Amino acid sequence: MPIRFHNTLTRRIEEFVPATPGEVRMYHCGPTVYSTPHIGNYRTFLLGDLLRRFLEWQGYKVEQVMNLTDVGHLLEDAEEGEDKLEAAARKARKTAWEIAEHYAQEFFAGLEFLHFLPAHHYPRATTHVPEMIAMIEALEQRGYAYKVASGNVYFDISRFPAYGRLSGNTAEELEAGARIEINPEKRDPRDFALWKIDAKHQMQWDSPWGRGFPGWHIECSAMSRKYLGESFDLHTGGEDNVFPHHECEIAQSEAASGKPFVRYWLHARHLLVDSTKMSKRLGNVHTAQSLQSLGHSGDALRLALQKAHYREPLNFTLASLDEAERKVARYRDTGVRLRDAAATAAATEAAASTRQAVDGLRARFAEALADDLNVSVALAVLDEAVGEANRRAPHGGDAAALFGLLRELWGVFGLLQKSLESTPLADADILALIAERDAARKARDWKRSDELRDLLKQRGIELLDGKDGARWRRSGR
RNA sequence: GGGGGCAUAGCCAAGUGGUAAGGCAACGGAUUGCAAAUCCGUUAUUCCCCGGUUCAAAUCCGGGUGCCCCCUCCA
Repeated sequence: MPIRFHNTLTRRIEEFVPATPGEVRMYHCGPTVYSTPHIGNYRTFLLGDLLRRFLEWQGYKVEQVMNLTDVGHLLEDAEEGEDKLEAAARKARKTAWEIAEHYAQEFFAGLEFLHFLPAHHYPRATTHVPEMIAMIEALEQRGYAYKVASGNVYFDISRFPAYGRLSGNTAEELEAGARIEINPEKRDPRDFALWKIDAKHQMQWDSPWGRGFPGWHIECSAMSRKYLGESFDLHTGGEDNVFPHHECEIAQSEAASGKPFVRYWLHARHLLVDSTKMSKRLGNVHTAQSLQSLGHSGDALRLALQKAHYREPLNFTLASLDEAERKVARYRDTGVRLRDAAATAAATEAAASTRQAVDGLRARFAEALADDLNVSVALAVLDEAVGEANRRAPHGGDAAALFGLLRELWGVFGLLQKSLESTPLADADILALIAERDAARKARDWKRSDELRDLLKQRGIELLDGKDGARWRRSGR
């Protein structure tokens, strides 16, 4: 089955063909660790996770890298000001290094909460300065870099005519915009910094151009080359990264290696919250931690952040998260029901009609995602599969087949990866209360039965009455 | 000011020329001691507005309105 992705480089949906058959190497622009990542960041990162899960499900061996930007970069093109990392450090009365470490840990906690598959590498800029220096030296040797009196080193755009290919920002268009402040030490306003000298900057390294720090763009070029090679298959990031960040990465990497850099560029649309962009002023900035402390589950947040196509606007609201919460609960209930129905009945082979239904659903789900990750259609197929499972109320082999399918499809979305592994064990006293209520119901003592149901509810246990006594689940999240 | 994208029911959202998927919510029904869960059914003559092309348009073209992204740190 051909897989197709929208490639920002060509602005077209193209068939995805990795350089090495069966293997995919991909790089994701990760967080700048100067504040707690918000759910918009995670939406973008989830694009990478979905790609990973989908491609692996399709049988590819995937090598995945996500960087952490832990060098501040506000000074990119300005001569004054303070970068965000250092500003955060000053506020917190900590060093930039401490700030970076703190927020890196928060970032990883968010990944865990959202059940990300760990990337194979999470390289940090501060531990790859030698690689960056080596790349800048290569650029210098090839005549793509120049040093000015201040000690700063810039990339020479005039030597790289393809600059602008990714973003469509041609020289003429950038000039028409006329919002680029002229930095007199640059030969061309579009030239960008490779190495900066600034005595005030906390993070400093020795280099052939003096003690200073690397430009923002060079880190991704240097680190992707180290872990994935000079050319690789997929590179993702937020839509804001298209220009200038990725444009500059292409220029540096291709100028340094003389080879094509990335085959397919995928960019995620920014998340909206309450129909507008997130801002501290509006108080609509949500983080994984803030939603977790409201009692929400990682599964529901994942679903809420993945339910729209990655290139379409997605509006996040707390109501949409509640909806996702109910949906996940439905999935979980169906999953537990199937699992138990498969386990309790004698092992049998699934009926032909079940196998046919399972294969058909799986194929349609795969086709949807192969079509540039059409998650809306894929989730519709998933809901159909859940409905099918509930309708058939299967046992034995049929239940096992449907359970296997659902686990597979949920797995591609990263849903219910942990909560189905083990039935949450109830404390003995809770089991006793449930047994007591079952006895009360049998005796038609509805008053006592309802009392016990309320009592259990207070303790977070929801009962699902059935013919053979009550099933139960942890309520809510 | 320049460039790019989006606009489909109360809400979310598929669908890029052939006569509107799916989900949530709501309502009706089955089931239930009552609920919950589950199942069945109902809910857009219409796709932001105006004009055009076509036998045929949510889908193509022109104009307008609104929102988002980039051009400046940003997922």
